[in-house]
Amino acid sequence: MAEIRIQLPDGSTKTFDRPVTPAEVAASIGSGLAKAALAAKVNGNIVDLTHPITADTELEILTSKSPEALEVLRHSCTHLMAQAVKRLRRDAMLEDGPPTEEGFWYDIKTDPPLTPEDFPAIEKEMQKITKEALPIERKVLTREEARQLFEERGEKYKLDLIERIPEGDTISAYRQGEFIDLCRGPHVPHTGVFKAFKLLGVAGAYWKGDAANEQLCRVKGTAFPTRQELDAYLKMLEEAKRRDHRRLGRELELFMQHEWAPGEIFWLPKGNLMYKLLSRMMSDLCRDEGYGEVFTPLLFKSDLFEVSGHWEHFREDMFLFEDKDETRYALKPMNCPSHMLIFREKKRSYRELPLRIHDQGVIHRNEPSGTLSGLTRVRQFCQDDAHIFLAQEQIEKEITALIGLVKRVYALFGMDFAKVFLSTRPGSYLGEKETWDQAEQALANAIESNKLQCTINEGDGAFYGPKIDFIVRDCLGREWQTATIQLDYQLPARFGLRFINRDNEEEMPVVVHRAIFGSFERFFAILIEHYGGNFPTWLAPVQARVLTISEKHEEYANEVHRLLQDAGVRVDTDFSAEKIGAKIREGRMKRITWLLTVGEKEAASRSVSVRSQTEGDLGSVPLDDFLERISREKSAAF
RNA sequence: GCUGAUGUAGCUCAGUCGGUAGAGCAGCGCAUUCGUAAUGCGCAGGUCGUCGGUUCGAGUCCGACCAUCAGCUCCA
Repeated sequence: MAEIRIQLPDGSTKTFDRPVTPAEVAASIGSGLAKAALAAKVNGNIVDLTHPITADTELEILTSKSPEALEVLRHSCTHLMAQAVKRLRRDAMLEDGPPTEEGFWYDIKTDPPLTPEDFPAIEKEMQKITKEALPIERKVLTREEARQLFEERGEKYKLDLIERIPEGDTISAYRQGEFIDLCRGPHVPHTGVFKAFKLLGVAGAYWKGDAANEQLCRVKGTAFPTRQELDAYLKMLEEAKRRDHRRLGRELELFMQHEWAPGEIFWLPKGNLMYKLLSRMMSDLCRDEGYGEVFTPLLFKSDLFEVSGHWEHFREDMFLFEDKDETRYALKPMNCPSHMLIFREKKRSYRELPLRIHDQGVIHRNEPSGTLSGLTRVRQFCQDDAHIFLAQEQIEKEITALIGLVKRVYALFGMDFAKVFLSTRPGSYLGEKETWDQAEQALANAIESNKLQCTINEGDGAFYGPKIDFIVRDCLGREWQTATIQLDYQLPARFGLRFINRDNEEEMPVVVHRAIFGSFERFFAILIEHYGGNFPTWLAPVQARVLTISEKHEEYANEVHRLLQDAGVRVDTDFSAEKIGAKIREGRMKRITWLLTVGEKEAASRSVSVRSQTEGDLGSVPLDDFLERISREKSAAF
């Protein structure tokens, strides 16, 4: 028999004179590794430790340190949970249970549905199974065997899954003790490897994701290699809850909502001030980048949307009205149709291109009631929306500059891009294949020249054009989809847009839809949670507060207040009869950026005792020095 | 929109078996004039989400509706 050569990640090679498994290879390297091993990577594929190796391969033993193993661990943990549920609920039928980025879930049919009150019992049973350290074994089945097995076990959802496995694919099942699950795998070697898991919630989920089907019980949980990592994750969840923009929005009096205006926001003075700052900042930025800002109607006759295609595709999501004479009107759900009319208003020359139109107009979308949530999903909002009209050959240069702009804006808020997606031509599309290819290449080049890591979502583009989506990561590591850049060949065609090119011929422009913040409302929510309410000085609604030790110091405190106000600082005072500790506490809880205590010492030395929301107590600082610092910081963004 | 849960003072929440509603914080008043996360005392504050039903009697039981929350579907 020929030798099997196994190449390891460190470049070394091991040879065996017989077929081996990754577990055996790990054991031959060291008992520590053998014990830590959870799965293996063979020629780039993640497999079980019992996967037979019969030919020369590259092999990497995966321990809990690798992200791939974490996914395997969580996938196995979902089985662990399912086994526990089946022990406790005899009627439980399993549907599907994959790992996710944060943990795992399993869709289970059981009556009555599981509730969080069931969690302690389930977790206890999971612990018990962990102690049993049941070996996890893979078995390859024929379709008929699989059918028979799950038929016997009464798993009707599994039978449906079996039918949906494409012809020719391997069908496998995993067994641990009495529990058997249809599964592709791979899995950890035995149930004793779980050290840290927790069930986090339960929710309804439609069978096969179709609202017409019955609902299953989706039990969500998470698992980590160590207790410490789980605790850190749970702590992050707690922190996220503390930073929830709905809670901070109320506590800091930024905005409110009312049941008589579901999905709409009342911006209170402090929140409105911040909203206007963001809006003005974006207006200024766009002006500097060559955009003209417009303000366009909110209410249109339905004719506009019949031309744009919204009437046909999105009428359900629009607010519609009928005038006395039965003319149909709709509140605009997007700004682009208005901008098409602006472009078409006069004869356009290639010399005007790229023609950039910026619009922060109010738009309305009649979102389903169950989807509304705080500032992140609303029915009335504004976007930092813009449309750029350009010639096909101008795409790359324009998009390159645009991506640079997006990067600059997010850097200002200390946010990085977690992911960038380029979505390409879908199955059914509008326009010519060659035009699409060119456009996609132009977008890819633009991403390349901005040195961004990008994932290609093949076929995920809109039917009207390819797009780039940006996912940012906030300081808690959570990801948000924000900026988007979309090419559109559809609207220019529908509106019959033309410009006169260099050869004095009519040519159709391409339209770029782009938003950097996305919606101001949603971006505001992200900012609140990113900063946890501790906004940078330039954005904070109240930048400073002057606190007195006693009423003896009010005169000097008033002078400090006036000087700050004259310097353009948003400042207020707390001259109440409370003790200084109480005033500090109040200021801290209201997230006032700078708390300035003045008493005997300060009045005598023309200084202020400075407490920064983010840096803590900085002690006494000469008044002029503080004025200089805050004057610098209050305009950092502009 | 669908499933489930929730809705009691400005906020966070208690309210048992159906018998006229309670705390802490916030607010207001008085006293205190104090050195970096809560000074003390007092007062006031309620259509128990809305509408209807059962009952001698409903915050409590039943129904419908509204809103919110967790998901699902959706997010042009």
